[in-house]
Amino acid sequence: MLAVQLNPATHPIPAAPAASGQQSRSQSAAFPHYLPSRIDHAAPVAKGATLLDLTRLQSILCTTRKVKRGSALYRTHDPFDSIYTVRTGCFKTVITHRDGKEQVTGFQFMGEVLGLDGLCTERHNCDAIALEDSEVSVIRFALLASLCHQVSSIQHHFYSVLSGEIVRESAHMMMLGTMSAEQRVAAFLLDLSDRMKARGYSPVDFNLRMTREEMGNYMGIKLETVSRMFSKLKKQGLVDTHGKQIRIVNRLGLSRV
Amino acid sequence: MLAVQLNPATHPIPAAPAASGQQSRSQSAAFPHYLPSRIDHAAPVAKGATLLDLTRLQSILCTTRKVKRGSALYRTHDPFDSIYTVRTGCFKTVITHRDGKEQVTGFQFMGEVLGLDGLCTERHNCDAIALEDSEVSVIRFALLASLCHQVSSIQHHFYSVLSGEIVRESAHMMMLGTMSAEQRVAAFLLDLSDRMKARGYSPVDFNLRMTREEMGNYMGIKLETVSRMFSKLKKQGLVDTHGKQIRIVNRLGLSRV
DNA sequence: CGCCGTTTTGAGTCTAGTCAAAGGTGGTGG
DNA sequence: CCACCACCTTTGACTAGACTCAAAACGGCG
Repeated sequence: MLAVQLNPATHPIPAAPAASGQQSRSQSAAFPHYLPSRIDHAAPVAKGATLLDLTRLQSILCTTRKVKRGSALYRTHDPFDSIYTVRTGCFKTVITHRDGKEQVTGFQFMGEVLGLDGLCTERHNCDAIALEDSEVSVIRFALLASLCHQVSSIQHHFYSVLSGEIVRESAHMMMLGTMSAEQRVAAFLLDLSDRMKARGYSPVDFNLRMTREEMGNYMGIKLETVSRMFSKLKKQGLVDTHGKQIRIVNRLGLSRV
Repeated sequence: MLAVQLNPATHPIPAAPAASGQQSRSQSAAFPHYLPSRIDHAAPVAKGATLLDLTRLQSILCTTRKVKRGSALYRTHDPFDSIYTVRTGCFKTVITHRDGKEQVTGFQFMGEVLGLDGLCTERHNCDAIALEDSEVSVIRFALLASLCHQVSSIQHHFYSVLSGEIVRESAHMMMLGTMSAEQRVAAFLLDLSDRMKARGYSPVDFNLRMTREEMGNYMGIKLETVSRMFSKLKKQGLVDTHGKQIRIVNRLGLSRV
């Protein structure tokens, strides 16, 4: 399989989770295999990439950056010059209204992309905050753009990543616009489960990295309501929760809430 | 100013609204001037485009398509091969959940882009429905992609359009996630007003092309609530409404709701 | 062990939803 | 050109679901 292997000495690859094997579907050579895109149904765009192309890719992924829990990878209005993929840890993206109200627009886990919001104004349009001590690959946009120009498979993959972000946000709007609190929480857990599975973790047992308040903000409900809905789903035997530890007991039932 | 002039005989340009003059800010040569992008703060990316480049652009914009009120420009799962810009009329985009619930994710007016959701899966991810008899420019994606490859200013503009869509959806999530019904309606009207202004129409007087139900669905509230909030804003002297006819009486007051 | 931030649960309130009915509007066909 | 019909909009009365405020329980960390 075509996959970029960075030098493990200078770029230690995060320990692969035990249960692996099903994570090759969503990958292309446009991004390293341990940084899968969240677009699981992405078209196979990497067919044309050659080893030479991939060598170039390494050169733009050469820097990493650590971000401490609670601090920002970037903030609204920061000049845009790079996008990022999460290597370890996880992030939330938050936009802030004039009046101070905040909206969590997404959570990003290992392999997911951050910073695409900055492309259109040359400045970032949200804050990206680490939910735990994290590390990202820094991809300078100018370099990525020139690589895209040279390698059409990477170009297409990048279009795909941008479009995928649009589609994902649409799904989030569906949640915010049409679902009851119980449905939102169920849909949220199922989405997390899918994403855990996509990166080789158990889709049944996982633990949350965000607080009830952050989840609630993301889902457009209050933290107390999140807690109540967890209790309700527990009572119905659909999930099992222990604080931030989640076990999905009845996946089908959850999807029917 | 650099602007593509299609042959008016074969490509009649929609009658320009009376009040014009302030709409050049958001334009670049990447799209014709009468098809302004919705990214008002777009960086000036067209500097490098030459007349020769622009001739190529004409060639990909050569087809138009008419869509009757109520019918679809494309539907979910249709194969993706083109994006569209609205020449006349307007559209809504709708995503449909398994259980049949629908969410209006946006309204598109003259000059705005449709179809970017299809890039990531090679199939469209929403329905685009004409709210009135409309006409679009059809831009075959393969051609646009090759043009982007040849002209870096167009490439950058296209990135910008994609990213702008992401940012716009974030703002919509903010509305859905954090605002009261009254605030949603006020924000909706202000957004429409800005967009009317950006295409040279009066930002104060305009008429809506969508029903209360479509507005409500977009804003995540019920049609009766939309109506009540219109009445409330009217009573406060902030707007004046007559069915679909809207007049913004106190813009500042509206923005403070 | 004790503290602080987080989570859970309860009671009461309020916003927006639901159901229902009347009033408008615009489009079509006679 | 007018009348009718279908659809859209407004308003009211009542209800339900989520929010607010409050307090207690839990959990992790120094």
